[in-house]
Amino acid sequence: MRDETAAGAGATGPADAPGHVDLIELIFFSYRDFVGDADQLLARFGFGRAHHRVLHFVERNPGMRVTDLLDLLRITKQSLGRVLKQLVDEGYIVQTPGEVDRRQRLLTTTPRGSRLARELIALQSRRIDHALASLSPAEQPAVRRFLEAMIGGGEGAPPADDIA
Amino acid sequence: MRDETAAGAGATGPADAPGHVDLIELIFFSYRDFVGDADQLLARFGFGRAHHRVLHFVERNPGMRVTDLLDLLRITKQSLGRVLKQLVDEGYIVQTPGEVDRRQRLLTTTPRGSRLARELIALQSRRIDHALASLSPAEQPAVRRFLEAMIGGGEGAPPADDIA
DNA sequence: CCAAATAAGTCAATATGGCTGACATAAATT
DNA sequence: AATTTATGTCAGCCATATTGACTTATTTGG
Repeated sequence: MRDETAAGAGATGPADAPGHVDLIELIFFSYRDFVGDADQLLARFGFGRAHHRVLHFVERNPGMRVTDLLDLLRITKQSLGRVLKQLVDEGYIVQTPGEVDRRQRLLTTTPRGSRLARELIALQSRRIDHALASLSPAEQPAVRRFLEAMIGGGEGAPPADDIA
Repeated sequence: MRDETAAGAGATGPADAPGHVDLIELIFFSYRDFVGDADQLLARFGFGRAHHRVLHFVERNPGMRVTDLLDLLRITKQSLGRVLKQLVDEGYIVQTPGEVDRRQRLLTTTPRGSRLARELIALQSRRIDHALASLSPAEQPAVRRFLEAMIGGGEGAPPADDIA
């Protein structure tokens, strides 16, 4: 891989690293490349990361309510509105009134939307596959457990009303 | 932890997940919470993520050139200029002319800048510590190897001129 | 020595994706 | 009937990224 952490000419060299500086940087670079894959594909459709998130979670939770999507993404309805409208206008997502509660506009991907969502999943899965391949089968479950444990209330984050 | 992936009422339930959909979502949520820690601290100083990155890498590579920072962050100098100027104006970073090449403005953190940078590292390290604690000592190195393997040329990404 | 390349900075305009505040409408609930 | 909920929308602001053009120093190469 690239030596992303290298300094330029005059560098004294990285100061002695306390804590997990190395992992912090690896997380930064790996996330950048991870989302970069999707960014490139999305750009061909005139979409950005915001569209990606909406499309992804609607694909994963067919029939979900707008409110649920807002809670999941933790953005405002104004922010969601812009990208959701585009996805609906361009035929990637449909909104159908709730049968029981007709105020709701339940969200579902169209075949076109589902196809793009699945392409994005496949693209990012390839990178994950590649990375998992550098681990022994016994080590692979550790990645999932690490990521799960990275989620949730740090001291700063409020306990966060459960979503489900 | 929170059940972030849950859909709302009407959901049929997640469609059968091909690839690593679950890991894709875990990466999304874990990164969000990971950077969220820093965001909260930075907000108290009137800084954002862009400032964080600059401060961090200058702290890690004292005396680095502006060009090196641009290559590392992969942003334009216009984007860098704005946040760098703020960090310099507010006494977090100093620029000193290169002794050999006086066109250069070598970047170094001030004591104040270094302190903030180290606080951010400590904050994020705590979350990482917590997450690593859910793994056996034998499993922990797997995380680093996974992250390293996640970096670099996916099919889309150009080979990227080495930096060091 | 002079021309060209390099390091850095700046101005102006544009795009994306967040945000707040204020309202509007329809439908459900009390 | 009054209130609450689900959704949408208008208007404006902020942070961060972009491109393109241009300036100023300074170094380097012919």
